[in-house]
Amino acid sequence: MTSDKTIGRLGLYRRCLNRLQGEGRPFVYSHQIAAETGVSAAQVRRDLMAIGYSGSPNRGYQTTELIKSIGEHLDGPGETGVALFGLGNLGRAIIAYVSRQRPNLAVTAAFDKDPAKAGRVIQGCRCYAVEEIAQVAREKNIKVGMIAVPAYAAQDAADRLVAAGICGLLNFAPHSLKVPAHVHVEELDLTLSLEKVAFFARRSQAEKQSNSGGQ
Amino acid sequence: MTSDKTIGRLGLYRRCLNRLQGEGRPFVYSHQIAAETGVSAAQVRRDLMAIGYSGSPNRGYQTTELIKSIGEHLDGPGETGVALFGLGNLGRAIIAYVSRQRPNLAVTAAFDKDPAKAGRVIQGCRCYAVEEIAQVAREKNIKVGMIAVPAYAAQDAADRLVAAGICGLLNFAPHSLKVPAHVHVEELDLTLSLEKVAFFARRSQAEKQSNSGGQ
DNA sequence: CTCTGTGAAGGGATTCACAGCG
DNA sequence: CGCTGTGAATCCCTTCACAGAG
Repeated sequence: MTSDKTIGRLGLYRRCLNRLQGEGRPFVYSHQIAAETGVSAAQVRRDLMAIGYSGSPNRGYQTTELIKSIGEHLDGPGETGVALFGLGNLGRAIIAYVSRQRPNLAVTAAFDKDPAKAGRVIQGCRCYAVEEIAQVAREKNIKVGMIAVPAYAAQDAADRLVAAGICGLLNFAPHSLKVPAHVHVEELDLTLSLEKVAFFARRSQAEKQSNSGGQ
Repeated sequence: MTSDKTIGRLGLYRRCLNRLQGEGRPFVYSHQIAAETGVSAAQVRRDLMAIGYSGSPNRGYQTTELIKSIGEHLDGPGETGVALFGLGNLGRAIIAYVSRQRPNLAVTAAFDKDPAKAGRVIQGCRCYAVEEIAQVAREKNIKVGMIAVPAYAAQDAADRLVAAGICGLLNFAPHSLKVPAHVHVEELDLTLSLEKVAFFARRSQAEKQSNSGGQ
C-alpha cells in the first residue's frame, strides 16, 4: 500500500532524525524535517501519516519514537543478507562503503567470474565462485543482490542471482535488466546520472547568462 | 521545457540505440526500444516527440540519425569538465569508472582534504588541494562536480564547488545538500537505495509466500 | 496490415488550505 | 498563535486509443 516514493523518503527522514537526535532534540516539527531533507512540510506529514505515526499538535513528533516507528516499517525482523556480484574497483569500494552503514544490511557474500578471487575475504566479506551462488544464497539467507560488473555481463549476473532466489537487485551496471515481475530492481546508473546533471548544469547556466544579459 | 524524466530516459535510449547500431540495425521501432529499456512504447514515442525527431510510419526510426538527434539535445557543444571532491575508495573507483564512459564528459580535476594527495595523477585525473578549486574550475571550465566524501564533509564540499561556479552536482554522500536554486543536484545514495530494495525484496517475497500458501 | 504522432483520458503524487487542538 | 492531520484541488506523467501514412 505504501508507495515507492514514500518508502524512499522515509529512509531519508530517518537519517535526518538520527542526526537531530544526536544533537539532543527530543521533539521535531514537520517543517524542520522538511528543511533538513529538502522535502515539503506537507509531504513529510503525508508520509508519516502513511506509516500511522501521530505527533502532538503543539510539540511536533517525538524523535526517538518516530525513528523506531519508521524502522518498524522499513526494516525486516532480523538482519538482511546482501550479496555482491562483481569485484572490480567499484565492487570493492561498495563493500567498504556499505560495511560502515546500516548494521541490519550486511554484505555477507561476493561473487566474481575470476576464480582466483574465490576464497578471499574483503572487508569482512567472503568471496565465492559464481557456481556456488545458489548454495551460498540459501545458507546465508540472502535476498538482495548488487550488480557491479561490466554492462555485457550484467544480465547474466542478474539471471544467476534471480535463479538463486534473490527478490531485489541494486544495479550499478549501465544496462537495463530483464527480470521476473516479483524481483524489484533499483538502478544506480552513474553514467546516466552524470549525463543528466551535465545537461541541467548547462541549462541553468544558460538561463543565468540570459537573465543577466537579457534585462 | 523538456521534463526531467524525459531527459533521464533519452540517455537510456541512446545507450540502447548505440548497441543496436553496433548489431547492424539501420532502423528501430518504438516498441523495440521499449522492450530493451523497460519503458512503454507510447512513452518512447512521446519522449522522441519532445526532441522533435520524426520516424517513418512503416520503417520506424533511423538508428544513426536518432542517436545524433538525441546527442544534439543532451550534449553540450564541446567537452564538459567534471570535478571530483573526495579521493577515498569510492572516489577513486568513480574516476576509473567514468573515464571508460562517454568521452564528452571528462573528469579532469580531483580535490581532497588530505594535502598529501595534491599533485598526484590518478587514472589521468590530476589532484589538487581544496584551496585551488576556484582557480582550477575557471581554468578548466568545470561546470559539474561529484561529491564522494563522508556525510559530515558533504555540505562543505558542495559549498566550495558552488562558490567555484559549479552548476550541477552529483552527490554520493549520505547527506541532503543545501544549494542555491540555480544548482541542479542529482542524488546517488547507495545506502538509501539499498534500504529501498531490501524493503521491496521482503515485501515481494512475503507476497510470493502468501500466494502459494493462501489459495 | 503495422507503424508513427498525438489529442484526450486516466492515475498518482504533491500541494493547498483549513478544521481541530493545545 | 503555530502545529498536526487531512479532504479537496492541482499538477504532472503516463497510457489509451485512434487518425493518418505507407
